[in-house]
Amino acid sequence: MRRTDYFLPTLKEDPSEAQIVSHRLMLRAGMVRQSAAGIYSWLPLGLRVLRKIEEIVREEQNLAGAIEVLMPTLQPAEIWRESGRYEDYGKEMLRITDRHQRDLLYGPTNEELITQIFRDSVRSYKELPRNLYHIQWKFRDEIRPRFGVMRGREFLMKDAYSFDIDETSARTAYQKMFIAYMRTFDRLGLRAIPVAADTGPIGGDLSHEFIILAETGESEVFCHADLLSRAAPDADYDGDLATVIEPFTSLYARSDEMHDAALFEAEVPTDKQVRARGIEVGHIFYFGQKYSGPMGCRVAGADGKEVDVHGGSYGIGVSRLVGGIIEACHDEAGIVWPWAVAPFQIGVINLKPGDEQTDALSGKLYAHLTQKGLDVLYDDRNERAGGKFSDMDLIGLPWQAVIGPRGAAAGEIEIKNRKTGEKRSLDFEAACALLASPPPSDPPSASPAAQDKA
RNA sequence: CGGGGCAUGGCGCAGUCUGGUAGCGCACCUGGUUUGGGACCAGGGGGUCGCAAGUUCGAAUCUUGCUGCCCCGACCA
Repeated sequence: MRRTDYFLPTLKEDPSEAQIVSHRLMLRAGMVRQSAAGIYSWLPLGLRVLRKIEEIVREEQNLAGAIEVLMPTLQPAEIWRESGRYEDYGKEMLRITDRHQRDLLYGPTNEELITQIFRDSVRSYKELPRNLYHIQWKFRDEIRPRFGVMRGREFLMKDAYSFDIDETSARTAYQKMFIAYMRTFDRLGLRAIPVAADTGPIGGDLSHEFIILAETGESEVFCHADLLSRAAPDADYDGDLATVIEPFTSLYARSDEMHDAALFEAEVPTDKQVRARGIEVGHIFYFGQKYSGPMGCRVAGADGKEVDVHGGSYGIGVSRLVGGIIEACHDEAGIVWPWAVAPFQIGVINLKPGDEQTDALSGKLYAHLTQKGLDVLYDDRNERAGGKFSDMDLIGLPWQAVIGPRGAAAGEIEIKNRKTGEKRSLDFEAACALLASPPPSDPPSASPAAQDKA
């Protein structure tokens, strides 16, 4: 993409309404614009990141055997009355009345809808287990939206719903999602900590929140330090999943609401005790027959008797992750994107548009990298060098390729690693080879800055 | 919803107390000089001062009502 053809309205100054770093940077980098409190328009650069995250989430869901559907944003109130949540949900649910005075709502989640679909279509245990997911916009009318897209009212979320014949089978469905989540966050360049979460009236050990460490995180996390260095499991969903998950669930990890100080002291050696702030980016949950019962979602078992199916739901905050990643990956100058989600992997800066040699070399590099399938942003604007450098640092593309008159005359391209700041001058071939893969420093592990606060 | 704050050109702000020609920086447009980390000179465009009533000869400024946004708290992917 040539910068002169693109829509990328960057801001030199911080907008006054943005307090936390990810919100500031998203506004300054021209990723989003606020439409109303907690409601955002996604500009081209932000949309690219959102789509990349979405695609990684989708790939991992598919690998784990989940099947994609798409449910609407608006739902009839009727099914929520069936489950009993229409009255329970409170003011967070945005209620709408259509021209026929029918009660609708902008979906805050989709348990009812998917249960309705499933119960109307599936009669036999032979069609279980099944896991259906979608990636869709949701709305929760938060009392106080804040932190930009991290806590908006409208947000993009992946939510999956599993259907099983019994709890044993549901446990397997849960474990698959657990593994898929660890893999997803790993691919996004994040280190997520699975913390035990409150299972509510159902009880049991089948609820985890996935938290990434960040100084501005909303929740406090207490965990064993080894969880920060565990690599994500392989995508092998046929083996003994409990064994795969065990290394993640056996170590102490809880958020403030579930924290047990005495247990923490007893289970975790002092030098391994991590206390940090974090952002919840995913939540998986087994809820048993909570919706299938009241909503009559039953299938015939092998013995011919009907049973209420066992359900679980599994959410990932896709739009929240955009902010979350920035919280974990930035520096003084701006964003530092992990390769996998960078809106463009490479920024080419032509320092002197109009100069025959720099135009030729910049154009050649841009064409060559683009042809290789890389996402390249080519800054061909006739701006001052400083402005282009600052802009490129701000939007945080992993690699920068700088071409000026002196280098062009010598056939050299200056490559800068955004994360480390390291610069090297290379000839065309060497530059192309280097730019084709992630910088060696990528992907980052959990934010060291956040850990220091422990 | 309780407490606090803000609303003046695209962005950041001054002006409001003490009513009297709407201003500054950045951005934008034109011309020129510049050109490796946010240049300089000259000229220029753009604002019903959030909305509505009121007080007044006269309101960005005073009064009342409303709306929107931000921050702190209780709640959430």
